[in-house]
Amino acid sequence: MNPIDPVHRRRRKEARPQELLDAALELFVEKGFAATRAEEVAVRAGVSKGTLYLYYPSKEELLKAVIAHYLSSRIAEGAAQAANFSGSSSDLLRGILIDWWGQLYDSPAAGVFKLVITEVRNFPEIAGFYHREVVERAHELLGGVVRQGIAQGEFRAVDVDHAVHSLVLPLVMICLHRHSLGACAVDWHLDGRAFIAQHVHLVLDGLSVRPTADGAGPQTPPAPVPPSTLPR
Amino acid sequence: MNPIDPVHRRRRKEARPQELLDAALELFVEKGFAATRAEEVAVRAGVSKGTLYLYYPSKEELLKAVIAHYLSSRIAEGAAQAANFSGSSSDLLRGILIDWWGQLYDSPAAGVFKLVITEVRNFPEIAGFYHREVVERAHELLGGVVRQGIAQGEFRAVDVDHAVHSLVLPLVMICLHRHSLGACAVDWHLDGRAFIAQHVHLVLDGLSVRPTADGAGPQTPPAPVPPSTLPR
Amino acid sequence: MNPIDPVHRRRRKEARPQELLDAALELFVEKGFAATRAEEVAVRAGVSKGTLYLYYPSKEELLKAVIAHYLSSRIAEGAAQAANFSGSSSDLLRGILIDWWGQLYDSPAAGVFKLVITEVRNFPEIAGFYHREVVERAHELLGGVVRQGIAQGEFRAVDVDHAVHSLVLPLVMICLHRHSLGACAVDWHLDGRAFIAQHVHLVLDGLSVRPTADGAGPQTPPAPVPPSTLPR
Amino acid sequence: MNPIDPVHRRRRKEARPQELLDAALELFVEKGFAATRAEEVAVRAGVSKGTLYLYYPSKEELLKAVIAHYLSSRIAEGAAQAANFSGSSSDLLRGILIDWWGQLYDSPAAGVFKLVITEVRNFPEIAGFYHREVVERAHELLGGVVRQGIAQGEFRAVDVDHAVHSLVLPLVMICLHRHSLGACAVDWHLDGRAFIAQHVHLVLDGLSVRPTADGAGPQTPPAPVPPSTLPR
DNA sequence: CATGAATGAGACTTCATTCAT
DNA sequence: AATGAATGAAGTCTCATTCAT
Repeated sequence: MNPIDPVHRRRRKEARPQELLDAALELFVEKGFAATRAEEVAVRAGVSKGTLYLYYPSKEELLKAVIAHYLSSRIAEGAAQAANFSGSSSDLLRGILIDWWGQLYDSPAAGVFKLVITEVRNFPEIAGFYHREVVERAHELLGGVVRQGIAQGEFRAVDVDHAVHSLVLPLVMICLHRHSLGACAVDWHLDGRAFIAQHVHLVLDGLSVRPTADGAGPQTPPAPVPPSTLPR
Repeated sequence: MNPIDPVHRRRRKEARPQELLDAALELFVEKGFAATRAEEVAVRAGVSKGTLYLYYPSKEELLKAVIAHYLSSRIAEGAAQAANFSGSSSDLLRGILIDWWGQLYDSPAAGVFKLVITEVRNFPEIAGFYHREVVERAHELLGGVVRQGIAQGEFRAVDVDHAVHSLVLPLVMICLHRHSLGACAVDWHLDGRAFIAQHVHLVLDGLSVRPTADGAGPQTPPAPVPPSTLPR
Repeated sequence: MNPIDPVHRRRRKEARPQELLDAALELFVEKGFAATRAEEVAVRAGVSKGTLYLYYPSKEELLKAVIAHYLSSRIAEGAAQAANFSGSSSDLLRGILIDWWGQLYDSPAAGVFKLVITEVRNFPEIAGFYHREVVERAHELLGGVVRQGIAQGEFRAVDVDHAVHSLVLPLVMICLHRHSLGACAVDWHLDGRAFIAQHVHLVLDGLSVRPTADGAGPQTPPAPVPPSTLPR
Repeated sequence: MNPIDPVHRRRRKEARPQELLDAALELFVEKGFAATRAEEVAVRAGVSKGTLYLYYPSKEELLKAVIAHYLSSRIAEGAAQAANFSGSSSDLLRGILIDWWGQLYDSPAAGVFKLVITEVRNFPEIAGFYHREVVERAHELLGGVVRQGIAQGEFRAVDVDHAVHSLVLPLVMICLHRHSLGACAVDWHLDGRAFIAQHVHLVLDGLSVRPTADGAGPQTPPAPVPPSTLPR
């Protein structure tokens, strides 16, 4: 913190961009891009206003870097996880969505959804980037798994696009919630991970060829999700 | 526009607040609160900067008025519609969610969701207001119908809160989408009303005691929703 | 007060200019010219903003009218009082300064001094007007009396200008005080009339040929001034 | 002025607050607080609008800083001067009032009196500050000297508060005058220092036990004050 | 005459960005 | 590389003045 501590300065030099991105993400998600001052970002990253501009030429470029960075890194992780996975399509989807998305939900990167939703109309480049890098890639990844499941007789022959959206949209919503209303001191909160699990199970059950042989409907959450923790 | 147009001055007097709210809603949803200039709102409402401040004491108060106005009016309509309805719980929910929410989705008021998500952390009052006036009231209304459906043997004995969220969250998401990515010129669009219909049918099917006698699973979209129009 | 009361409107029509001047004086003295809004003046006078402009073409003209009105009327009264007076020069000065200035001190017109002091540099016309109408006329009036007193052997042959200033400046100061610090809630106050009396007696004593036969110096306050009420 | 003048930027860093205070004092005294634009102050201090706000958070805080600064520094000087003084009470008072007040009168700080008179009702804090820091301290200082003079048989047993006011009020008035009417191009001017000297001698003469043995009254100005330079 | 809705110039203040150190 | 003083464009809000009713 000491501004004239040479060790501090040197030691963190390579970490600066990441620290700035972290600080910017937090603040942009919390207050919005326009309402966040460049100096706030710098201070939260532990540097001075001028230093921010050594790394990013403008506040707007910082925003784009934030979005690009957090989306890309997460997408890459997801793809890697998917590539390494073996098992049924159900298991794969469960793995990807519950594990990977669960981690995403708990990580600061979840805020990027809010950022994109919020700023996409002010910065059209973001729309293209997000669509190309996230929407399409994620859709291809998940759509491929669903398609495979159908081909292998594991899932019913539903519309693949529908299925993907039914799986994914509520998960996005839950991320948004965490960083908007969910971050406010309202006496009501939503257990996101429980909801994710319950939701994915529900939809996968519905997709599967045999809506559970034991007669239980697809709505039965297969697991110990405490009901009262779910969103009201 | 003409400053010496007599008709303009007086005839619009009572309409001013509504015109300003409309203009403000559009712009706040499109660009965000902080990135919208007060004068833009005034100009879009067809008045001068000063006139805006005749009706709302500050930009922030205008924001709160926008949220309060559009939420309250929509909630009131929903409650009225629910009160006048007769039929099974399924029909009632379908009525409320497909008709009422469908209208909401197509109306500018749908943008309020984006506004709340976006601004709630900067204006804590909004959190309380939204939670009290919207979340709780809507939840009570829908929860009551679901509970009644269970009591009358129409629905399975699921967790009421879960059911309500499964019904509602994706609908909120679709409204958000319309005013963020959906408003951008990406080559890809989402037919919101079709999604609403399909989603509600899906969940209601899942809730119903007999998941359709003909053997089709609850996931079967009940109708001719053109697959390719759904979000990818 | 009722804006549609015809009696009220008619009855006060001729009184309007005076009411507006009264209101303007109060507010200009209290808050200063620049910090007083035209509408405040109108409201305090019981009329609407537009009406003010029916009587005075601008805020600045209103200021000049206020100063001209209150100064002129007071000067006229003073001159009249002086003209009607008979007695020694001492009695005449005592009469003018203690009676007339005492009344001035207690009247709202005393505020004009603050107004002139405050605004004279922003409105050079006021300087000329004040100097011509007030400084010169008052100086002539009082200087004449002093000169007469000297001619008649009542006063010592002092410098007339000095004498007039020694008499008058502290009285102006006391008027200023009443409308600035004296109007604030400080636990300390100054009995203006007592000070006026003591001050005039002191100076007249000093001016008179025989500084009191009993050997007491001219500084002896002539009597019933309660010491502790004087300014600290 | 030159934005790329390196000397300008750093060399003046510590001088900025003082330069801003000087500029603000001049302008506030000349035009009044409300009629002075923040940018005018900045420009007169040789900086830009934004720089003003680097040093003072608002125009109002700048006003308070101006008053506090000039009053405090003068009061401190006065107290120091008094402490170092030796001689009779008369000499001490003459020293303080003629020397110190004479300097004050000729310095920009004299304008603070106008500022306080003018703005005290709009900013109640100023009333308390001025009363506490100036009125009370000055009164204690001067009152102490007078009281000592009485105790040592130098002065007659007059009311101490009266005496102090008789000494001081006209001096304040003369400072006010210099920055209001006296600054206008009226063909008439007042030699303030001469007036101060004459006034102080007059009152001290009056206070002294022996009103001059030679029979001349205390009104005789002991010195060569040119009569025609006094205020008319 | 009186009203008060409307206007828009202008004031205060903020903040992204620059650049000498 | 890092700092932070300085800038000035731009945004929020005020208010003197106008004018249709």
